[in-house]
Amino acid sequence: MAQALRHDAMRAGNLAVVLAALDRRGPLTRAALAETTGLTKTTVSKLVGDLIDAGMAVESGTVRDGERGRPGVVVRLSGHRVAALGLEINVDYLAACVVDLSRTVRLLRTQAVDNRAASPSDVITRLGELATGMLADAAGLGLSVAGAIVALPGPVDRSTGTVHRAPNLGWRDVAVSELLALPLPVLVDNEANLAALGELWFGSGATLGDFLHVSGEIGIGAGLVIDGALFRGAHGFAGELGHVVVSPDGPPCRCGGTGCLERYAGQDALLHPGEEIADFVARLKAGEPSAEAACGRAGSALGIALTTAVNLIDPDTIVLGGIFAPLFPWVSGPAEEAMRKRLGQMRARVPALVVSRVGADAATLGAAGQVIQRIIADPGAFLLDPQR
Amino acid sequence: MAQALRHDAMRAGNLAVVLAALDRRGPLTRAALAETTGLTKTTVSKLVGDLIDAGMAVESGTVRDGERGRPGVVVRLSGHRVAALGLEINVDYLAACVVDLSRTVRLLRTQAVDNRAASPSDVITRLGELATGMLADAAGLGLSVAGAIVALPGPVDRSTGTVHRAPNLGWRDVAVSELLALPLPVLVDNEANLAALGELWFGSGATLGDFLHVSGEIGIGAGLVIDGALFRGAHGFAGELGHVVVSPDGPPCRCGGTGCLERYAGQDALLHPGEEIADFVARLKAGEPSAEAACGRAGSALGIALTTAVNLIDPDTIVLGGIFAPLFPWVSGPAEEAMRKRLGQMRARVPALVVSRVGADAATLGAAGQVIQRIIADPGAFLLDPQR
DNA sequence: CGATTTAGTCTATGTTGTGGACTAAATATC
DNA sequence: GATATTTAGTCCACAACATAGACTAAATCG
Repeated sequence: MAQALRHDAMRAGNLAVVLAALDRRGPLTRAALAETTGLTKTTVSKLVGDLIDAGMAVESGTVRDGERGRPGVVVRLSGHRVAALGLEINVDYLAACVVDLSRTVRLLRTQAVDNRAASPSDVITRLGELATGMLADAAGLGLSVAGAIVALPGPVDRSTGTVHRAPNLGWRDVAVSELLALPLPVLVDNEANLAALGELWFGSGATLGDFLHVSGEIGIGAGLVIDGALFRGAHGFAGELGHVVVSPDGPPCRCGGTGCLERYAGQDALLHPGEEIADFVARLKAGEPSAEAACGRAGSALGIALTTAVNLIDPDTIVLGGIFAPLFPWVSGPAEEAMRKRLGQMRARVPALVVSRVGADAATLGAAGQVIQRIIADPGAFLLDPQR
Repeated sequence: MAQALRHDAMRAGNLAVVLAALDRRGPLTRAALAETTGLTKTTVSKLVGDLIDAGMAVESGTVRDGERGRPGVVVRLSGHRVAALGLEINVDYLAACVVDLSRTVRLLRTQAVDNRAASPSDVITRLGELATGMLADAAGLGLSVAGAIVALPGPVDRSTGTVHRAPNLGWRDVAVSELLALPLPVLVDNEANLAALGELWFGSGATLGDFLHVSGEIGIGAGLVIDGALFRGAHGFAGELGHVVVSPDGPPCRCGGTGCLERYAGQDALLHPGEEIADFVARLKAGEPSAEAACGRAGSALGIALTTAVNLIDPDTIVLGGIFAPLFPWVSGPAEEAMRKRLGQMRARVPALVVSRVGADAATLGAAGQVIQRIIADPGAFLLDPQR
């Protein structure tokens, strides 16, 4: 049920409207803000004043609208004060980044570690050290970090900050937020979801609209962005593309089912045991038939799974990330063909397959971006508590 | 982007908050409304006064909260003035219903006609006559009908009121809203979507939360309700369960693909040509092996498709409607087994399969219910234009 | 019958956005 | 170069709305 609207909610809402306009429509004068938001110039001036006081917006330069008339003062999001911390725990690395309010990446650090060999608490301690270092550096830049989100490779309970299972790490029910114990609010989220958001804000998302982002690693996850927000399903477990049934009589999968996409297009199905993706790409570039055949099979299977995804959730575009980004030239053709064959007659337009532009840091960046998104959606909460 | 909040928006929003509380939390006193909404008693009294003046709420009876104290006057949604018209065009019938603001079905009329034999304009003219009769009867009951939605068996463009394709009717790009030309706002929507909403408001939806509603007919559609609202995807074509790939090497489907669910569990795959569902059920009840085998195959295929749907969109419950409602006893077992086998290891809880409680009128009722939903979500718009 | 409890209304008040007048700063025109 | 015109932004009186708390109303308990 919608919340009751009181005067403070009205003000907070309008603050968010102005900030969102600055975020999406780029730098604007007060007059242009009044025009796009529908508020009066008076109100916009007051709100912009508050945002500038809070360090969330700055004046910078002037422009004229028409041929003559007084030039307007350009107002833009300020990246000088407010920032967010993005963290990621994955199988073979830890990552952290600091992103400012204007979604500029200010700091980014990756640490190669084999996290399967360490206990959850050791891994989290190490991530805590990485995060603490980032916070110190951010403070040195004059940034005040409002919050953090940790990207985790498995289904999470966002309300408790716990990861249910992370099969590739061998984790079960680890209370990440709690164990991390940083001096700011820490949330958790699923890696595939955050990678989709990373693509939205740091990749080609701005020109994309609604899209499905496939983040293939050992498992294959997907994040669906509709109207600038993640679709999470009833329990937050939506987007398990890896276990979509490609062939009901196919080989058994570790999930208990048979013929899941993962068995055809997961990392383990493509690469030799222990092989790096770069080596596999090298084999492909050398034209090795067995590697090409594996990609063809993976692409077709992916096409079938994506056909099903399109029928069920109707994305506008499909972005291939994770290992599918370097493999795009070999995988996209068969996938697209399978989709066109199955969808061409029913739909005027088959969703385009495009390659991710963010790469390996998608989830880390998406995590920080999501914190920024929350601030922009409710700047009032931040204004009232400028402490953190 | 969120809308700018002005004083009138604040009032309209709070009106909606109060009305929604009356709709969901049942009849309440003004004091209880103030408690649940977070508004003050003064504000609630004013808003309730407006709603009563508009004929959207009524006082009825008194209750005491504790052991003593002045009894409160119970306020409830009024079904006496505001109502909505739901319409449906399907292959072999037309249907219309009038539902009042309290979501009580006041009128319901079905007309058996073979719409495949008639031209779109003839069908729509006939529906117009049915609707006009309903409007007259509604007026006789003192009801003022705020708007209508037409349920159509195919993908629609809701902004133009057009149905793109309705394969089973043989229609292409028919401007239904325009041709219908009723003296009230007419929108269109997809039958499967509206059937899901029908289940939400007129079936077991109240106890259900988030669910996927499967409406099997000749084609198989699905509507996903999350947080009380439909998930539509980027272009409004989400929920095409019928063309989810069950077996990539299966028999060809009219969509151009192969091994779609529709080929295993669609009406044409189960019933003899020309057979009625009732006759098929009779054969099942008589224990005819070929009928039972067909249901087994259909159930397994449905289970595979639903497994995929659960992996991608994560519903809490799955409601089987359309032809699957009468076939539930024969279909649900195999479907549930297939789902449990494939999902059991990954999820703590496999979504429950339940039978639809609404039946054939789900889409028609859902159409009217959706109009009511729009009124409750924005009563201000209705108050300003109490004419219609 | 008075004390207590709960419901609902009334009134003065505070917060917020509005509309139009006003000031500011530029170019165009004569 | 003076004046008109145009656009940006601020100021101020005002209107809309919700609020807080006093007040009235209507019930039960002792």
